[in-house]
Amino acid sequence: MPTPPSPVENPRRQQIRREAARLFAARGFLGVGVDEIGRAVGISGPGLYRHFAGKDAMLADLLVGISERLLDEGLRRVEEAPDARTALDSLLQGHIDFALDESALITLHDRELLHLPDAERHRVRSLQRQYVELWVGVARDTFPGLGEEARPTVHAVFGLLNSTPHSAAGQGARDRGAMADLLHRIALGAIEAAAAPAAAAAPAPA
Amino acid sequence: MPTPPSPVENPRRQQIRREAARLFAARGFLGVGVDEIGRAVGISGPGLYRHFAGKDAMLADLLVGISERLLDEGLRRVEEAPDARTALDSLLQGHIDFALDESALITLHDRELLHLPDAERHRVRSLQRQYVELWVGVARDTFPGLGEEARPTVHAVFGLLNSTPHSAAGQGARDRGAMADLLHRIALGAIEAAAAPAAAAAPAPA
DNA sequence: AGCGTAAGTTAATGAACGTTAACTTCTCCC
DNA sequence: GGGAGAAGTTAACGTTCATTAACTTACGCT
Repeated sequence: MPTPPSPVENPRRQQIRREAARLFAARGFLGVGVDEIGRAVGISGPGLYRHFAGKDAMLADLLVGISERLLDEGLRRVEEAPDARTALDSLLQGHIDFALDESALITLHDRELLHLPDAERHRVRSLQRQYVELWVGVARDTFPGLGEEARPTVHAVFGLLNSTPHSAAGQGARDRGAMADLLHRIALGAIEAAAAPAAAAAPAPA
Repeated sequence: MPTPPSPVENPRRQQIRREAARLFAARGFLGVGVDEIGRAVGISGPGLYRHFAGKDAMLADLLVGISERLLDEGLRRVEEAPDARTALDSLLQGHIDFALDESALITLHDRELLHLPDAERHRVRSLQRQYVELWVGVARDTFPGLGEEARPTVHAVFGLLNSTPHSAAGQGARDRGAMADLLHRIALGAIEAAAAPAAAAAPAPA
């Protein structure tokens, strides 16, 4: 048994996770060798096998972890919100924080899914589906005008928010707050526009 | 000289492009072998080298082609539009058509850039930058309220539109028109929301 | 003191893969 | 009809890479 699930949660495992996420995001899962991951954490190639069953297992650990974190926190936020509109704002804030603070993981989340072994890929897909359905429900409760279009709209909002790693790659963390506000505003505008009847973009709706 | 640039434009080259794009989008550039691409077009592995200088050259051809098509058509659309608002609508429609009709290429466009050789990668990046700047200019002319936030907003809109391959993977081409309308509406709402002062999402702005 | 285990090391293995070489076939052209 | 070149073929080459084997080191525990 070369891969103990770690009794308390090994700090070396955490370190490997972090560096592997960074490298996978930068050059892709297949573009990174185990020797390189080992070098990034100060040990050499095959030493990683004391902590993970294989390269696949590292990716699986990362992707399952992201999906679980997103869903768990999403469920918690919706549960704690007094009404649908507040829940939507909270979901937005949580996802935006995640996209800004863990951009490597967000990048992997929809980019490397196809390199997972079947079992883990299905698990991640299931978690992602549940997360989408959570958003769809809250979005429909907030904007009853959304019908069948709620699901594609939610997908589009994810695409919008998850594109942050590409666009925010340049600037430092100075205007993080401004970026978060902007994303929140844009995403909400997108959902509202989806819910509104197909009117022109004129200013005065009433 | 194993790679003639093709006098009139070889149909076999087109076929290779199409199948390579499909396979790269499905399993990633590094996840597809040349034998597999060959099999998809009915010849075997090394036979591809009569049409492309190598696997890198296939990817480069695809990505440069997409970037040039997007920029060229964007420039044409802006030139032909009578005003900024019309130009923005036309840009949106063009990009949405592209995302819906060539989803494999859109997927590759921002997913496999890092696997290009340096020269081609810089060329593609330059074309992408010009395309972004084209949008930024039109968006600013349409909504003067957009200041420094125009560029991140445009990036976010691209993320939104380019996520279509993920969300529209399931349904058939029946409701293509509805999807195009929805995306147009959502994207416009996103840009308007970015341009509006940071007010709440209440219905009556005036 | 001494054993067991966790955590490394380097060397070897075996498969996959991009590319090249050498050779064949077909077609067009004069 | 015969040569040239385009478009294939299979076989071979060299590299890269994930994984395993065999071995070492350090530490905790009784």
